[in-house]
Amino acid sequence: MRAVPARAASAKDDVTVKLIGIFKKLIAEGALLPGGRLPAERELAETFGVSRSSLRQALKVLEIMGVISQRVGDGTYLNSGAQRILGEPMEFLILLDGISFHELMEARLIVEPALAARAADRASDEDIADIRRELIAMQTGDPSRLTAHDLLFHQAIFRAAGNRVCGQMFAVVHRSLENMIRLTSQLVTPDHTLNLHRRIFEAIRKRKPEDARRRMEEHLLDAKSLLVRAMKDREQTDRQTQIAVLSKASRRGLTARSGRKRV
Amino acid sequence: MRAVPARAASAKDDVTVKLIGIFKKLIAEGALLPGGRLPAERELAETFGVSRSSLRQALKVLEIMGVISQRVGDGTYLNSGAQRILGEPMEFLILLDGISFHELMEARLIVEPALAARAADRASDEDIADIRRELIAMQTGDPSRLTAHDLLFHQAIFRAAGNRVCGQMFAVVHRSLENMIRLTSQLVTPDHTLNLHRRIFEAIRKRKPEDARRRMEEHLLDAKSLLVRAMKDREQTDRQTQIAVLSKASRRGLTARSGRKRV
DNA sequence: GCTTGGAGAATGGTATAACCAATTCTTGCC
DNA sequence: GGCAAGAATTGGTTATACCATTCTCCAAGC
Repeated sequence: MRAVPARAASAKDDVTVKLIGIFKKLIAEGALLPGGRLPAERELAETFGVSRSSLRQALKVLEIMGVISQRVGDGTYLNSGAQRILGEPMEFLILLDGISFHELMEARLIVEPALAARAADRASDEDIADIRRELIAMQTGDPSRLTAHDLLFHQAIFRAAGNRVCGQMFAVVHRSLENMIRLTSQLVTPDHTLNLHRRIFEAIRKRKPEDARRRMEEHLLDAKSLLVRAMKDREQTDRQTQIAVLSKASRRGLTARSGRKRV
Repeated sequence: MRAVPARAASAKDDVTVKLIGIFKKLIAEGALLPGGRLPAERELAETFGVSRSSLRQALKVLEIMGVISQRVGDGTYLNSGAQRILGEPMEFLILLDGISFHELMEARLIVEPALAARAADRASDEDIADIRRELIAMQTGDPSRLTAHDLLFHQAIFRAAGNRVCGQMFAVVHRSLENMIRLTSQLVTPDHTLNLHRRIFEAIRKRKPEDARRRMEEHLLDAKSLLVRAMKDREQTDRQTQIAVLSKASRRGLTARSGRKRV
């Protein structure tokens, strides 16, 4: 056996990781400003002393996360806001941890009442106008966009609560639940949901935090039970097996029971 | 002018995005099981009809997000749990949106009292034992690991609240705040924090949700004001400018005021 | 002077080939 | 049976070439 290298191999030397770290530092230091344009890939690669392929791996990670945007023939730009930065990761989190819609609704039940109370405490007049706007849109707008406005109503409350961290997080949770929530709208009249929303809104408008918390809790508990009923109705979900080309590979090596497992 | 291609160019045709979508489907369908081993890169590339470089871009994204792990000479494996899946994205979110420690503490203030109340409602005996363990570790353990156990105490409460979504999210928030929280421990005696923790624990143990909520709020408000004091004390943070090689590039083209801006 | 083409440059997207280092598997010797 | 050397496999990295899109810029035409 050859002599074991002395250096600890625990810390990964991955070039991609290093590059991402560099970009992180650049952003933190303000060398890279939102909306700003990065040098060309070929130039960046030379600057960092890596190949273009390696650099592209790092850039791709940043693009998928929503940190940058790349356009052919144009260039690479640092995104101003982090709109959908938690989107992809959250979807994989749901997949990998096998998180059910039930648990997602639970998360809403934990957080959103608290956010509603917060909103009642410190919503500006403008915030309240925003919330009212979504309420009215649900009432008079296109019925097909009812679920969309439902969620926008909730997100307006998040903004009123004045915390972008929570806002970002639950915008993602909402998106993951959107399709399921749409199912529930067939079980009740639009007025049903609307009334519950109105009660939340009134509590916020009247600056009654504890009321807002209770109303929100009430609304989400109702939505949750509706969701359970809706899911029971359709029992089996439609399994898509579009990628036929992969069935072979999956039988061979894609499952857990393949050889060469880690000891 | 040449004839404009008829196909809408709005939907991105990015191969990497497609590949990630494929992997997502494979995981969703169960063709890929946690802990399972994926085929070799060269084989996957051939299966999907893409180059190895393109495939590697997709795999790298998944690896950074924590979905898979790659080991040289061994292979690529699907991770069982999504431990740190929101870590990187959250850090970029904080950077890009310019989220301050203040806002992070606000987020904790919104969510953690609600989680504490939840924990008081439904913690198992085992959960309570876990929380107690962290409390004792703070009391008798290594003083240098006091902050670590402080945060572990909070995360034990998250687990007791029984929601992995919230748990994942705020484990990340905690990590982002860890260094700053450590600063505050110099301003008070260990007993100070310990007592506040004990009161939260007792409320949970005695199954008093509203008490737990209040105690947690009390603790976080205290921590927040300590944090403000600590920050005032050191005023200027040490700016690290490690990547000297980049200062040139940043002066040239990395800032927002470069040419070729989007119209 | 202003608009309008069009050529050429720049840029991101992809594919191919080659080599390296780490790990695992296989083989054959003792 | 155990073990060590070599072969095969696998991810990590680099280099190069080509494509399609977009932008820049200058000259021709009005």
